[in-house]
Amino acid sequence: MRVSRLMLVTLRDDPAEAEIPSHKLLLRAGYIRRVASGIYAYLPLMWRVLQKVSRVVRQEMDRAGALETLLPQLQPAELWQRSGRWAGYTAGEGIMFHLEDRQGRELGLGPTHEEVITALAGDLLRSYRQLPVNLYQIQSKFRDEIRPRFGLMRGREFIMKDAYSFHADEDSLRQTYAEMDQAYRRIFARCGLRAVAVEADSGAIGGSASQEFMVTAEAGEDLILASGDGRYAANQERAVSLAPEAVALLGGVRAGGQGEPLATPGQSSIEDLCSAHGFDPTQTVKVLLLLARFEDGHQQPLLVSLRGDQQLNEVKLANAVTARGSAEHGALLDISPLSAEAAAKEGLEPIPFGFMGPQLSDGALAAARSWSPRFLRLADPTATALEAFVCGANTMDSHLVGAAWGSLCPAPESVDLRAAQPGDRCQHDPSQQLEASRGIEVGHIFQLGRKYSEALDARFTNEAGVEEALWMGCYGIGVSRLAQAAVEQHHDGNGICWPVSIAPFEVIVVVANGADPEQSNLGEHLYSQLQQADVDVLLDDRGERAGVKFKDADLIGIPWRVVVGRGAATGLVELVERTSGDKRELPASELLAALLPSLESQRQGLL
RNA sequence: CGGGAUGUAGCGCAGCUUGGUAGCGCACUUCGUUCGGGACGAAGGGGCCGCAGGUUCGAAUCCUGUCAUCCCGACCA
Repeated sequence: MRVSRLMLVTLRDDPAEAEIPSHKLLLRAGYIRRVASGIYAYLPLMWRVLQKVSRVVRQEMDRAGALETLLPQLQPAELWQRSGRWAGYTAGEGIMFHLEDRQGRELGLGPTHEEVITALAGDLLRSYRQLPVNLYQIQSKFRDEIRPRFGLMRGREFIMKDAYSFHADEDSLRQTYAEMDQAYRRIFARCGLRAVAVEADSGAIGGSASQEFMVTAEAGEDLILASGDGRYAANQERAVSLAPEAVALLGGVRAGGQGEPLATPGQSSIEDLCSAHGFDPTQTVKVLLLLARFEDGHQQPLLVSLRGDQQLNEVKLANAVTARGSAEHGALLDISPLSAEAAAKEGLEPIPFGFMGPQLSDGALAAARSWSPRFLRLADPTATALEAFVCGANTMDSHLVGAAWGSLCPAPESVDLRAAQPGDRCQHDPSQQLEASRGIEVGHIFQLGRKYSEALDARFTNEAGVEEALWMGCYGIGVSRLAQAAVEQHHDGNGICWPVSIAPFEVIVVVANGADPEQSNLGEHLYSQLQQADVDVLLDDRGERAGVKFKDADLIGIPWRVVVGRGAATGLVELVERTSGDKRELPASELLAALLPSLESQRQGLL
């Protein structure tokens, strides 16, 4: 391809709308243009990158025995109603774009394809003899993100590879899951990305085991907690750890476990309370009031007890609440802090915020108009493990010292609800500490189990002649996100440094002075020679000054640059590697011999 | 949705406080000189000043409303 014909428009200034390096560079270098918030046009250079990423993905999926397919993006609501996800994905903070057709039928624009594929599998897969099967597709997905961000990182329309596997039993699922794990590692390595696998929450997709693949980068939106020994890594949403030991409360249990009242005027935070009375935060129990909303309209007040020094992990809480409420009330729509205003609106007596204790009785909800009249009470094990603690007295400006579970109130159900923190000791080896780093989630694999197959009645006949639900796995890669993540990981002050395997072009031939026939002839010659050698080559034949062409070549990030300049008269050209900046001059006749071996190995990425 | 900010030429910005009909740099067009790291000179083209109301003789500027975009939180490949 000739640069003069490439519709290349590069910008000298960073567009104001971009924040992180990869987003700025993709805009500046003419790879993408924003069409609306979270919606981007992939310009020709970008499309080449995406095609290359897709090719790697295809090769590795095919190699793992998966079948490429293409499913509709426009999907009937009925399918999503059967899986129970329609309300959760469209109401509340739902992320599915949805619409009505002219007959008034409801449709959704696919944010993911479990429903469609499972319905198809139920139709087509009748016997264990057909299993296992793994189907994948690469196409645009639509999600009405609450806040699109960072260019392609979090768009409302983006390209994703999604795969779904079907199995006769759990062992087969585990095997494919492990194969996908390996395929994913190869895909990211081949794309030249340093990626780490971490334990993950299964989120809205559901299912049991799940693992995310994170491209490590400062701009990453996810916090990864990993042990120094490399044996444990998890998304903070999911991470577990050992909390610091609690400091024993001086005086222990008092008043038979009822606790002695202590005047604590205005001391509504753990910090104020502890500094005023010399308590350690680990000696306290703090109580959070929240309200969970369910699909069927059920509103469930939550009373969550945590040890004073700990933070709530909202993902863990949502999972716990779902496990306890969804069977009866449908999908959990959201959980929000229960505010004094909301309580007043509901007609409740004033709640002593800042001075609440776990013994707050359901009587506080007695006047509730639309809420459930009983709290769902949960506590983190670090709280329930305390022998004697300080907590709110449920009256303003007063706490109880030396309270104990059992006497004060029954210990609530104990569930892991605390957020693991950097510096925490690891569960697998207390001598190890969790370290934090940031990552961009580019892939996620799930063992779904039978959640969707049961909901959509996708059954097969097993070896014993009995019908049962299919076992399922699903496996996603954000193709467009991956491409931008690669820029985030590979750039410098001059622009992008694409890994060869996903670069839009591998080599750019820059004719320094196009007006010099010797230079332009040699440039043309090398260009066609490289084309014949199956190299993805770009010829900068523009009438620009050399400096402009060099700047553009660096900015758009072509891995190799061949400069045809003054040396052309004596048959010499310069070969420059983008990433290292290494230059060497060599006879044009030796260019291919010098370049092709490096190129060949670099096409393998980090394999 | 809550909190913060910004909308002026394709991109980056000034002008707004103190109303008088729009400017700078880059990019674009033409000519000349230059020609290996975003050249220089000259001459040009391009703007419902986000949109709608209002105040005023007169609004980019003041007021009201609205829309859009970006940043911080809830969502995820």
